[in-house]
Amino acid sequence: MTSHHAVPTLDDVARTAGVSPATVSRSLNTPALVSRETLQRVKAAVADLGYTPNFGARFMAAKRTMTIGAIIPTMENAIFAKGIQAFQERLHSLGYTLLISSSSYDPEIEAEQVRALASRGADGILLIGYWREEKVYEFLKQRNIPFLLAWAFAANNALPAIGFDNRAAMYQLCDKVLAMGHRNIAVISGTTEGNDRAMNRLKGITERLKVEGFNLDTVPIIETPYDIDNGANAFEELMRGPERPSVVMCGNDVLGVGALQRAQEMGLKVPSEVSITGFDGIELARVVTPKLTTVRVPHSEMGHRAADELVRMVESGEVGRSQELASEIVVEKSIISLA
Amino acid sequence: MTSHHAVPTLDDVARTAGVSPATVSRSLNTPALVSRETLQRVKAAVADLGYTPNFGARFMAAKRTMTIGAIIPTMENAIFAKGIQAFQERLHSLGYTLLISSSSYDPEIEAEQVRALASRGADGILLIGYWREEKVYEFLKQRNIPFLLAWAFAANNALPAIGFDNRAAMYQLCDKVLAMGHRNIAVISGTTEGNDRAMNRLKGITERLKVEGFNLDTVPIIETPYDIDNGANAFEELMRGPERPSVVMCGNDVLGVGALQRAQEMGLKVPSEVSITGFDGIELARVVTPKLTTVRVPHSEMGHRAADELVRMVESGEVGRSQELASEIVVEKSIISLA
DNA sequence: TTGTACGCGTTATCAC
DNA sequence: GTGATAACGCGTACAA
Repeated sequence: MTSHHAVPTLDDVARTAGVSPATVSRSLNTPALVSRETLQRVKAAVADLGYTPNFGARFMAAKRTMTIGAIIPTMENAIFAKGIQAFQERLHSLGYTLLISSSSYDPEIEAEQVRALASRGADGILLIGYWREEKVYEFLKQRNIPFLLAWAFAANNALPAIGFDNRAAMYQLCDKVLAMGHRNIAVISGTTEGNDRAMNRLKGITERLKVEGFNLDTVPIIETPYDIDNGANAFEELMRGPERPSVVMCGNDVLGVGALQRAQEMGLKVPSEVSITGFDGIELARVVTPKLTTVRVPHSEMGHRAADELVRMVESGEVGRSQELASEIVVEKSIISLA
Repeated sequence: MTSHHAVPTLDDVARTAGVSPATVSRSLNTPALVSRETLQRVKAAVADLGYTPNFGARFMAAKRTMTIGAIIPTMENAIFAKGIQAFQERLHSLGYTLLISSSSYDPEIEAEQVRALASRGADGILLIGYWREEKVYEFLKQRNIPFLLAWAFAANNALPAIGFDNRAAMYQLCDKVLAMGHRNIAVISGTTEGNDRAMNRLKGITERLKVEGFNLDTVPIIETPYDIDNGANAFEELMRGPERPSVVMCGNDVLGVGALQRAQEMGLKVPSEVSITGFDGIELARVVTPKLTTVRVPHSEMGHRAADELVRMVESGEVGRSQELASEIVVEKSIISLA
């Protein structure tokens, strides 16, 4: 006995309010153009019937949905959580609804989801980082859908982005590590394929080491997906290598925390026997013992600014303006000075 | 010079493929009814034009979107991350797109987002826990939108839910704590207002203590939103109280980790001077030192099952079947036995 | 197996 | 300030 309470439409509202559909539409979208009295009647009818606009129809007629889409690589670790939460909150206060999906770091899925969001009428889309197949960008441009990149910033790239310079930040951290006297450096990087953030962080290290005169072939580097256990396993592998590093630099805090954990399991003292660094400055890095030396990224700030800018692009039709945010080296007890 | 490459429509595809729009539609939705040869031509045209179906139009014509919505209280901490990731992955393999939004634990925002998802044609909706205004449930039922609750399970509630019994799980953990000889117990609970999970976890403790003959008025209980710093502050407040607890039971791992952190900052040894417990079994609980004693919840399992069940509801039109999942007490070094 | 024609719910243009 | 009416792009009877 499925009672099919029909979904109330704008026409139903018009009927019960005793006005035309057009007036209902105006009451909802441009209330200023409607008399106070009719507005009241319409509102009452809307509440009475529990009417909700059909966005499919609205999208077809008006080409706007007040919806912003975001595609993030993963929800599984907290890397993007804080920034996206801030993004969402700001969008909400601007009257937009955020719809999120996650791609599991799979470019195919990401491309699919871009089309899914476009099909559903997203007024604008937030993407993470620069690297993706050119066809995705072409699609977005052809569809005239404003998009903004976040979590990365490259001065030489024209695409609108709000983020930080992953390479430069890691370069500075490496600088610090060298200044503290470390010369035996190993690296656990996130998977660089298809991930410009991971690639640039790795580059930050290798470029700095090259400047220092290192032979990069002798620097142990392990690449592995961002995951605590992967960080742990990579760390163990590095420590079993021919020459023990004095410091293990990790591509992010998740890997760093994994390394730290395995160090403790192996009975290695951090930092006296081995130092460990991370990247991102998420909570995880603060709650472990010792706290992880890392690069703190202004996640909330980035989320807020991205929301403001993307909405500006959507509403003005103007091209996006990139913004570079500063990151900050945070030295904690997970590293020791050998100098 | 905004070049308005028009968005290709089904009619365009039909034209370039030299067939009727109906045939294109069939090629996309029921390819079995189309000859191999025309199918080829249509596919070529689709690829050629970069055609993407307009979901607004599809929704209007067919009342289905292959979209599932989920509303979670927050993305900011990792409580829901693993489960939602699993939910998303399973949905993807079932051919559905997941759209997520977060309510910041605000019932008004949640209600708004339910309507937003409904307006956008979500075929089904996942919600967290039982408690929300009745009007939300009425809306969902009136609209005939299948919905499923997760992260909670109550045998006496008819609403379809896939989750675990928060009260019973915490009751058991409290059991364990008592068995280990603790009699001086303090509690840091999440905000219980509007949150049945938090309320039931707290209940699990108080009910068990009552059975043990405790006078509940003498049990220190602090309620605070889930946040590491809140956990830390509440812990400090409890330890400055008249009678120092031998154990602080926390409403989730986030609070527990905060408590642990503050304990270390205060120079209190865990567990020799004070024991701490959490709830959820997220990564956070595993990476701190000592590891947090907690209740491990089968997040991924829950996500997978929720996806399967919700899709079943959507596709069959049948009523949802609830499933209770088992949780597991995990005793780690953050608690000491006084017995 | 394929094509024709209608309707889905909304906004926008044009009258009034 | 308000009311007709024509799109918008698609799925699906129905007809061929």
